[in-house]
Amino acid sequence: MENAFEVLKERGFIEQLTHPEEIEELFKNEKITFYIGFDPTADSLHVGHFLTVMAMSHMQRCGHRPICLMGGGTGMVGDPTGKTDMRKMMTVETIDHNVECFKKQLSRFIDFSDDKAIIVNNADWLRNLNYIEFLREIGSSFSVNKMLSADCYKTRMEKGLTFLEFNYMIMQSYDFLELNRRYGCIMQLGGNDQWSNILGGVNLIRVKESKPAYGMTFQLLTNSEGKKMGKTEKGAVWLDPTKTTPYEFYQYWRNVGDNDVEKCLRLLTFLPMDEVRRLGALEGSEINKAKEILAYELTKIVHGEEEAKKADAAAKALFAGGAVSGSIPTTEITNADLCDGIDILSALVTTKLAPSRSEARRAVQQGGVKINEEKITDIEYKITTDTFNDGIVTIQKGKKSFHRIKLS
RNA sequence: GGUUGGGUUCCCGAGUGGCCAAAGGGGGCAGACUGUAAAUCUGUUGCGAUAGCUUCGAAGGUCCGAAUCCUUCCCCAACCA
Repeated sequence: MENAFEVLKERGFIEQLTHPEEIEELFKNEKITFYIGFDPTADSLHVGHFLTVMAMSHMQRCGHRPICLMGGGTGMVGDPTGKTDMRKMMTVETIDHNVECFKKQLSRFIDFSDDKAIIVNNADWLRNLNYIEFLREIGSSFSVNKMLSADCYKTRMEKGLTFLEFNYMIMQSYDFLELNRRYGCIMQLGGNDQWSNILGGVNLIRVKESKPAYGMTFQLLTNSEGKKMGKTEKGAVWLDPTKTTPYEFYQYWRNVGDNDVEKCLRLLTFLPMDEVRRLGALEGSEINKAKEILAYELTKIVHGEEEAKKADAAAKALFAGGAVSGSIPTTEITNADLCDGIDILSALVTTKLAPSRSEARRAVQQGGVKINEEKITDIEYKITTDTFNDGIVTIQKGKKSFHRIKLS
């Protein structure tokens, strides 16, 4: 079995280690229990989470035992790291709902059978903490002076930080201690933005238990310009197919910048490194092949082989100008809806290609809309029965957004 | 609790009675060029078919007319306590 440390290192996951030599030694000799925390801030995981899930999966494949920690308790507080504003407080119901969604998604990527991985919720120990006891046992081990100098609070020192959020670091540190006591968890992994929070936990265990504990952080998924990836104008790229369709998901990766292809292949797929390097070295328009593979592989991991094939086929058909097939978004309408025809602006809005009639009009007037491959610049244009070919009309806005209307 | 400075459209930020749906930048969208890339250039960017309607923390008020003036309230930051 491969050495997880080597795998993660070669694929470029690792950013910081609390104890480099000790950790390297540890991975050579032992199978460990480690954890990654997920705060349930939404009802689906997104690409940022996925990166850490991949790391977790690599670790598991190498024989280590992951703990997925659901932040049902920490979510009540909210991590201020990297946030410029305090985030909205979530209700308990929302948090618990989100935790359930996370659990379902995680089981796609992590093998929970036979205790090979466990999933726990820190609500179990955080929500009923006794304030005074907690302060005396845990609070006494933290220095406010030190905490204030932590990087994660820096932006908030200018913009304001509530006491609620200030406690987040302590909550997370306490989680690690709790997991150490309950499950013998000795390492915490996380995105690099979690560094200070992780350090807090490592130190706490070392102080309270006089036992070794380690932390490791991963590179954040940023593009070559240093901006976070996995974000679109509509928000995050979600793993939930109803929030980001497999086709959209595929397209996101098909369109990554040239300079980011190799990084994405390394971090987000299981392709062997030889292959990754070969694909990453492609130049000019050749690199499109690498992007196709990236999009396909990643969609396959997240949505399954069938969806990946559909998305792939749809993309090729649309962009090669061939027959329309596959899984591009489709809206069904009935003959009755059609009766006098649908004007083009309504069509753009109902298919969500445009958010409002005003924007739809602009798009048409600027020559950005095609119906059945034909450019339409008349905002009065109507889709009628004659527009349909075999019961289907394809609307295109811009170069990359397609939608079909199907007559049923 | 006190003092000071603030809350403007997706974000940053100008605007201190009419010329303001609100400068400028970022971002977004569309077009050209391309490789479904990047960079660049052009157009566009509250809703609405026009009329018009809604927007400048909230609610009231003054005025022919308010993002701009007044009152109350809410929120934020810095300093003081």
